[in-house]
Amino acid sequence: MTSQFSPKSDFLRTLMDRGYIHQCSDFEGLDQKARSGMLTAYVGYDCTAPSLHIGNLISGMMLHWFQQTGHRPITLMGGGTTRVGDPSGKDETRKLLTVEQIEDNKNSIKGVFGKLLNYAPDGNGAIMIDNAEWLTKLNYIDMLRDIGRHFSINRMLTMDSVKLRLEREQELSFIEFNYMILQSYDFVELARKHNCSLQMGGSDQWGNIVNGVDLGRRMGTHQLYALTTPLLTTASGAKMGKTASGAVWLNADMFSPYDYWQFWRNTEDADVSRFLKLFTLMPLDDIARLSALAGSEINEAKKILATEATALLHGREAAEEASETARKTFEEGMAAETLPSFNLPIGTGLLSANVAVGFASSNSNARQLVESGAVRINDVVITDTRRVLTAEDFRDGAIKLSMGKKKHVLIKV
RNA sequence: GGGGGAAUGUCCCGAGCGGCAAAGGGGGCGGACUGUAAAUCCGCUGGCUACGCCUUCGCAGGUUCGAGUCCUGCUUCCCCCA
Repeated sequence: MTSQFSPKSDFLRTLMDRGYIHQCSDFEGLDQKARSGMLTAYVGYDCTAPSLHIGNLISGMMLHWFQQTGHRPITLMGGGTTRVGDPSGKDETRKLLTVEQIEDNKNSIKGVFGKLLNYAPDGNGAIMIDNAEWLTKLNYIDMLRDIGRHFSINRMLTMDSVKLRLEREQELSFIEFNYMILQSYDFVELARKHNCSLQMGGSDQWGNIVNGVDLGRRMGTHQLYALTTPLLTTASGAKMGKTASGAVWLNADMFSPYDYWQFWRNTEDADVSRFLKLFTLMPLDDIARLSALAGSEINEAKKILATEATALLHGREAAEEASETARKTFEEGMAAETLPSFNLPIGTGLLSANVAVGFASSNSNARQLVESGAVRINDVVITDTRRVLTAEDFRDGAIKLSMGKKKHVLIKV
């Protein structure tokens, strides 16, 4: 869709080459503006969970490249908008979070941006802002008169986020209906206060972002631009980021660096090249070389993808450690010291041990898995559901407990 | 305000003559084959102190030896009329 356009600015060229671009409100205009000096752009982040997940990582990476190419990124925390709730892409009204929960989430989320962006106080240092700053101060009547009059209900009803709910005959409450108005206003506010002229986000945010561009024009700001990334899916078409145990979180305490490394290691062949461009900082030449690997050799590229992506988020050291742990575990078949470990007393039943380390959701579930030959103690398949962990099972002070081929933990006393 | 429909396994969709732990998908997990990939095939997918026991079909009662299934009331959602 953008094949005709070849950008001249470093910013857009980088983004396009690396596959970040889905839609833009005005390629030529934005390209020109990006060449004429330092731009300011923002991405908004909901505070609905205590951590962002990999779905949010693409836009974070866009901000990273934005800053690398000489511009100033703003990370906008949705402390205000989360109190309202974005209906985009959701089938049902989500429970409203309390203000305290939102604050907690916000503080818990903030940390990851330090890994992607430089918040130095001068030059093109990134800025973090919370839209609660201005949204909570809006007065209803004033808001209706100043902002609300620029919105046409007719048009709002045609927006995907609204239309889908109506077509499916699912409830869309008035509060959610207002979400896009608030997000639009954020853009205007940032344009005025911080000279921001670009909002980026996932393709599901296109409607909300374009509304902001529109509102800016009506309220007399400088020209605003919208830029979105493609939705993150695997080559097989599945939405990415969900595993059995939940989402792939970016916070280390919710999804360990080792698991994160494994997540990338298990990428489908067809996705390797794309993900290297999107989720690592490797030069495109190197990526091209790795992408040329075929057959089982592409596993080398996957390891690099895993290590680089993990290093970006959790640091080089944690990434190397995860890589080494995986190498020992999978290639040498030994129990690496650094596998996730749990403390359980000798005499613990095999079934409850599996539940305790998170391999199974219940004893019944554990029983079924054991019976199907999925569970191993020190690499020996155990099918006896009455098996108990004994002192003889310990090798160098730990038991290696495995579930399937990929999940391994150490049990210590 | 009147009339008609709907709610099923706490991931989702969805069957269900009064004997039902409840068909069938999707998803997920496990096994086989591989390369920690994809595709394909097979198994599992309510809980437990487990050849048995317990708790499930919007909620609360009732009929019955026995109710997801029949009756009554309630809640929520949808459609039509006003």
